[in-house]
Amino acid sequence: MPVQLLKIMKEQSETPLPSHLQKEDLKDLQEGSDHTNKYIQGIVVLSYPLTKLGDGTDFFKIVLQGLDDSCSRINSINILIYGKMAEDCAKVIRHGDTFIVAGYKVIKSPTAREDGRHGCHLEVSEEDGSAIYCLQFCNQIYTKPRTATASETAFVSIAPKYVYTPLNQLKDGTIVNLYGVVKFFKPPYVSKGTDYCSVVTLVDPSNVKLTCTLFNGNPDSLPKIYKVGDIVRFHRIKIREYNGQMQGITSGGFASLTFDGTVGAPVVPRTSSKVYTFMDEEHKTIEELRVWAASNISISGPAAKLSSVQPMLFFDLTCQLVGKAKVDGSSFLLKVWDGTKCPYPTWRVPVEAKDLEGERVLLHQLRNLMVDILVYDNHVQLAKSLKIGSFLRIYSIHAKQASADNENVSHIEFHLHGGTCYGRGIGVLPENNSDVKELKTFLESVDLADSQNMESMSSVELDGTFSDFTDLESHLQRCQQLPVTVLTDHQDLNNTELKTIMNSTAPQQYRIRAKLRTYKPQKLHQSVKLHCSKCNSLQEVPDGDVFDFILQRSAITDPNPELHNTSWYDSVMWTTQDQKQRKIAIHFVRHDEMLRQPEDTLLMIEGGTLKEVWKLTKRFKCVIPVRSTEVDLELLDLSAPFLLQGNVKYYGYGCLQLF
DNA sequence: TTAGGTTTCG
Repeated sequence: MPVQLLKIMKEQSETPLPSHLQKEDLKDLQEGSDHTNKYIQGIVVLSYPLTKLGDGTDFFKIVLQGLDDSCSRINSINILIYGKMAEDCAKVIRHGDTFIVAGYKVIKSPTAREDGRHGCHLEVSEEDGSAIYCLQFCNQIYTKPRTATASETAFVSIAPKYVYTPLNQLKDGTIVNLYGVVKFFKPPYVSKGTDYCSVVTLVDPSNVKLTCTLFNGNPDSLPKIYKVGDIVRFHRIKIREYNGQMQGITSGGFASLTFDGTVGAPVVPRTSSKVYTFMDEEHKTIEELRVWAASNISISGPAAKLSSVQPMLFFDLTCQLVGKAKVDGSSFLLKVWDGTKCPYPTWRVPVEAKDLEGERVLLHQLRNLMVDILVYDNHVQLAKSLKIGSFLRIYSIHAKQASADNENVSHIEFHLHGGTCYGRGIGVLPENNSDVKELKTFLESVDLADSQNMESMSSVELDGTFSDFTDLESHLQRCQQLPVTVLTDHQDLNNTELKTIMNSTAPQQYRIRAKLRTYKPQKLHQSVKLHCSKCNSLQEVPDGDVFDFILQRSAITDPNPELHNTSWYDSVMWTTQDQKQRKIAIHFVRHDEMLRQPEDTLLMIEGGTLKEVWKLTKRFKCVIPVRSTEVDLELLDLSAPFLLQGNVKYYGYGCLQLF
């Protein structure tokens, strides 16, 4: 039932319209101007019978007379209503009603000359997100309320009555309305097609996750999500199955509202929709989702202040843009500050002074608080368009530890790498955003004289504290010792006992909490296997003991002196002084018939132990373990490395069946 | 159409 009778008010003539709408006068109405958040009000003076267009669409036309100046010639206008709305309006609207419409298209009227009405007409439909409000005396309403008297007025909304589908009841091929809490998002970015794209993953109390891929030519029309935990309302999102899971995708008429997910924060929708319905019921839904999210979603993202940046990690930064500069075709520089000081020396990206945009005085004043962020590839286009002074949230900045060739001091570099993994991107925050308000207050409180005094402190850091790697290195070690009990993902899943999982059918998703008893591979090198491409068999990479055993087994055969000193290698052989009287031969391979320096020399060894082979790899470029046959030197068992170069071992595994 | 979450390697 799309028509809602919202309120019946005694002797009320004011219409309870959404507060963001502003009245537009007929005399100011023209094609091409911005009608977002505007409404037209008038009295219905004429209506035509409901008809069907050639394609079967319902069509209803009314004539509205403006209230502002009844003498004006252009004080009446044609309203063309299409589709379901036409049908609904035809049922409800009567002459003399006060009619309000928002979310309309303004089109040049082809009949203006004949009918003498406004030079434009309005087109209204559900697909365009239009809404109609109608104020009428109760005795005119086709469904007469039981308690109504002639002196009462009713406010009728001819907006669709929206039904919202829980995420666990979505079906392939449907177009639905839904609410969700943002669990993950990629801020709008330039896609490889013609549109901006934003990817949003939602969860709701049904504990089902939905990833939505949203496209629009105008990034402003995509949901204004600023952080995980925000709540969204999507209208007319298309559901499809992709890789065995439901997926949301924009369809014609897609519209969204976004709300701060904080319990107790004002319920103010963020949207660029021309008009939207948002009543008490929706208000309640937001409050309920906030409470659910507070105990079911982890919203502690990787947000950070520059003062708490951790080397080698990724973080989200809320900051103000102070300067920007082109660097090269694939990267662009942003100079930002958040009022705090990064405790490590940070890099400065060299740019030509003429390429640097920003207020020179401010750039100079903030030089000790500002950091350089280099953004790459797909982020360059958006970065170029940013306005100096705007407030940004830059998602997933990489705090990279590095040191330049000519310095022994380690510093931190900030990169926004290419791609959109992990929501990497740049979002512009509006001035009324609560985090921006807080940041502004903080920035105003920063004493720039103090920060300029930090110049001396900065050089102390460069010359002293961080002059060797010790402090930074030990800090890095601490960073790497993150406790394994921190689980930032899959908070929407409850823990399930292992025995329940063992008794369930696959595939399903679970989250477990369990004690680790054993794990494989026990050693890191076991995660790599030797593979025989002929028979596809796999074998462990031999560890030192196995290699030693292979060497010992090959040493049973003594080196064959007939194979020594050929045209391409010089040989030496000796016998060990121990009881085993082991014979060792080393063949130094010539290069251009010359022997080279040890560090450039390739040698082959027969009869050596593991320890001896290791020693030789330290001194010589390459070592090849071999053994003698009657006619030639040959490689050992191919599961052993055939070539050792420093710490690198080369394997040429072929399975034993080949021998 | 585009992307379809799961960090670059500059």
